[in-house]
Amino acid sequence: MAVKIRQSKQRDAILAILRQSTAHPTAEDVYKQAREELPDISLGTVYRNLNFLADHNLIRRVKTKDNTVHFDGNMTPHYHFVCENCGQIYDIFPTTDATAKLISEVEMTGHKVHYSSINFVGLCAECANTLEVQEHELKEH
Amino acid sequence: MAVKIRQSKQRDAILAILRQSTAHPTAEDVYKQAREELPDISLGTVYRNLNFLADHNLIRRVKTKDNTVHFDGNMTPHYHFVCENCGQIYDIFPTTDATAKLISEVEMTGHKVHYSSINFVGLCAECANTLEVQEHELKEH
DNA sequence: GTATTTGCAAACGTTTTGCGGCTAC
DNA sequence: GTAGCCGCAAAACGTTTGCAAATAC
Repeated sequence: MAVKIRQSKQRDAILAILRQSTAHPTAEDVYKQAREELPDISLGTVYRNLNFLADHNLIRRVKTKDNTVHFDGNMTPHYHFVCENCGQIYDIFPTTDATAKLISEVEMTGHKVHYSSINFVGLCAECANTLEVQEHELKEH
Repeated sequence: MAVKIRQSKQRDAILAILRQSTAHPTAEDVYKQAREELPDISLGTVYRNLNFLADHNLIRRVKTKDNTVHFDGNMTPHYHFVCENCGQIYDIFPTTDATAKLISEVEMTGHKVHYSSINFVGLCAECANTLEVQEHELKEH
């Protein structure tokens, strides 16, 4: 028998937080924000709902170098760029069909791709600028 | 002053295990295998060396849906395909320049890409076959 | 000789879980 | 009324760390 899915203000609030944010919060971040609206919500509930939503493809899990999971409420296809210096996660939206080509490459092997997780790590535009300036200042001495 | 890197039989053994394997073991897996050769090796040492090797770009970290880190001793560029059914991690070796295109797409935004981590999730060829057979058997009743 | 690495065990932070009560439907 | 969800607290999990002894060079 199929499991019935029921609505709850906690789950609605968590989904709304993720839909409104582009910051890729962790479970703890979501918990803090949810408590502003629902002061009695528990961390366990936040975890349960984040897992529930991710398993039902309503949000995405994003893993970074540090060993914690971040969440993303934006379900349009995109990649993530993680800055090695500041740790920020940027959304990158495809402008070509490069991903489709990649997937057809993978499916040549007989595997069936359900979804892809494409991450880039490096130095973000902002940090690259800052570090350049610092290097320049060092050379002056 | 640069930190001197010293050899140890533990580190050599761990690197050898990863070089010889295509199974993308976890730290625990490496620990079990290393103990066959070095019964007194400790889990802490395994973690320390896996992190050391990954930070020195001698092995790769691979993140999957489950909350543990897997390691990969194959440093030639490739993607990973994770089967949702059996959990196995497959290596996929590029046959086109799709990745380069993807990276140039990302770098259009001003970010500098140091490396990429491209993962696909779905049903592997073997599991797809097995499940098809099972569905067929169900229909017969 | 000394700086790095080790084994051990305790500690850490994140995530999951068992429970009894609450709530949506 | 009942299955699903909640808050709470304890437990489990993977991983890191402090220490004194061992080791590489």
